[in-house]
Amino acid sequence: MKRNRISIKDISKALGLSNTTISFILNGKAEEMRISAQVAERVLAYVKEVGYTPNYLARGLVTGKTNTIGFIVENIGNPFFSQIASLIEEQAYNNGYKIIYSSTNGQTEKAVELIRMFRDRGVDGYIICPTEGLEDEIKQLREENRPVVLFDRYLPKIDSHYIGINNENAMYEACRHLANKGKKHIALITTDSQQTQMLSRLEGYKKLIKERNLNEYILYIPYRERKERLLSDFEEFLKKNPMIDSVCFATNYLAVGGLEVMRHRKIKIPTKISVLAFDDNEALRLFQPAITAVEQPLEDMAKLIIDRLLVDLKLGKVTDKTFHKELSAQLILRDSTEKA
Amino acid sequence: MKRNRISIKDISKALGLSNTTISFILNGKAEEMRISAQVAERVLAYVKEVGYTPNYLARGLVTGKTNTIGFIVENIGNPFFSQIASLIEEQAYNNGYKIIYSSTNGQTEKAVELIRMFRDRGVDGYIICPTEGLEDEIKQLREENRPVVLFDRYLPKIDSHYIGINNENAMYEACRHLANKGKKHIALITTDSQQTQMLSRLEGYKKLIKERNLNEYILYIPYRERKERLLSDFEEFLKKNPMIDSVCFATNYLAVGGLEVMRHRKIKIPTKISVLAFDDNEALRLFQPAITAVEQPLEDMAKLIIDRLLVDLKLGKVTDKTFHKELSAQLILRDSTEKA
DNA sequence: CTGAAAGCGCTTACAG
DNA sequence: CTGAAAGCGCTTACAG
Repeated sequence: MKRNRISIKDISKALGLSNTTISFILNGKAEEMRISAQVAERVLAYVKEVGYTPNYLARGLVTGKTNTIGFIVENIGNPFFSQIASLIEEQAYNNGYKIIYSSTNGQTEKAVELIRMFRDRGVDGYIICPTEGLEDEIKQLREENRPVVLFDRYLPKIDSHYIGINNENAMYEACRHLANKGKKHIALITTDSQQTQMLSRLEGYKKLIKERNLNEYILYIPYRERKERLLSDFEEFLKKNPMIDSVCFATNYLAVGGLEVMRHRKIKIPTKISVLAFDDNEALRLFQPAITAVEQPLEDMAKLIIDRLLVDLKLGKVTDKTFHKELSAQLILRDSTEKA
Repeated sequence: MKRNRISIKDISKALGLSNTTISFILNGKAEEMRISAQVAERVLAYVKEVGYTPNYLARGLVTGKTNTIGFIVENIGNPFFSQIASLIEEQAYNNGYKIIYSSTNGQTEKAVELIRMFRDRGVDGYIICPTEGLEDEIKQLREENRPVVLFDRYLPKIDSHYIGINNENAMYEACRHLANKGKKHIALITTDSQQTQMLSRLEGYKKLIKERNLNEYILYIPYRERKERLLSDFEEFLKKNPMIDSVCFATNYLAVGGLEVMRHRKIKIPTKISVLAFDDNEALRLFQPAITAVEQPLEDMAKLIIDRLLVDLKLGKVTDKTFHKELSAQLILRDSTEKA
């Protein structure tokens, strides 16, 4: 890189002042340091004229702050993550922070690597959608006083700020809606992952089934091979359980794949089977019939995540009392569960 | 931030060596500097033992390199951008680079701000989906020898690397398909933006219409108010032009909104009107009938973008000969244009 | 009110 | 083969 950028030294030399003075003025400490308004104005005008902007690397090296937040998602190509990313980015931007993001694709090794990489680059805070097995790494971040907020799921074995939704209740309410519509054979399509949000959704389903004294129909798609297995496993599952009159998909990609199967098999929705999905998106809204969905309050989540992170960031350390917040999701009723 | 991290100085002190030696070994220059294998091994072992990792800010300050690429999209929440982001991230990662991303939301001022922000943070290269009016900023980057690759659209007034698809041809072929199916009144729904990719798609449409001696039916949705105007404008457009027998949507969000309108008005696809969309995605695949779509080769684009950027990055300067590559898109035939 | 100087954690000519 | 020293561009006690 060419060393052609203007530095503070260039300014101080040009104006016959010291670096200290320039730095104070640039950082808005002119008054505090009782620098004359004249001098401050002259400096500011010159800075503007030559288009000087500070080197963040140098500043970061001495202050230890970079105004950057590391954001670790499962996969930025997934609409749930890309939408919340968009909102978090906006919130961060409004507060003077930038986002560096990366995807784990569900791999713990990748997640560990990303956290270390972020640390080496001096990010100020971390927003993490954790993979299983990330406990030690997160604990260490907290011990080093680096602000962390988990989202979407948490790690039960360790203490940490967390923002998500009340998954158990959301799934319970969703299934209750089906039961109230007279459904007797409600199936749940989920994954075999032990992520907390998935386990809670499973609990919500089981709670309702038990409460109404219904039969359980659960299909666990292997998380690792979800692409390959979903279509065939689901098709077989439907064949084996012809009495099923309604299906809940526990997360967005399961719903998309499942609907493809149902369309292919020409299963009438909701006449033959009612359908309900966790996580809303365009594809579900546009589907015919439109699919009833549990909508997460993405905007509120994004805001809470950033707000929470900012508290610790301002404080300069990790608050010992962890913040564990579960927002309510909303069930959006559409034709896939209504016209039965 | 606590100064509790281990530095090179700590290592050199502990091992009784100089910072220089440590640095050389760490940077794989041990052989080149003819440092004894013994010493190198001892250092590496110690580094591993104490878990030292270099401070990238400091390194960046002196080398001028940060191994970071700034990635500017229109909106990361848009599936087109989030998918290519996911692929670019992967490619970058494989080459030792990290991505910092941000969205412009189509605002030039925001784009300018982002570029400056990236520069201040010392990103090594830029991948930009440019807004209109960004010419000066891009030109300046190139003059400062900062590698830039534009994608999705380019800026005709300036020279720059660019990777996209052959939009004119893709739209021409798409419309030709409709005409070959016997459609006589083909409509194009597009925006009024002057972005090159949109203009080219328009050209492709016009070319086919002219060639076949058909009537033009073009609806321009104001880019700024696309959310509010799309539904009502499109509905009115359909009413005013009842002879329309097929519709091309020039980009993904137009298709999603337009399909909502058509479903609401209970227009039979493809019996009454055939439908075709630019940019493929889940919602279109799942729609009933499945929507014929122009699919961009996202993976190839991502690879070409990174490869191109790496060339300049390795070279350490901007190559004067600019690389302007347009890939071919593929028309994915589905029921929305087939069963007429 | 303002400046000289140290230091953040690295890399890299230069010297031996 | 290895080290002393300068320097990247900032911030910030400390001193006056």
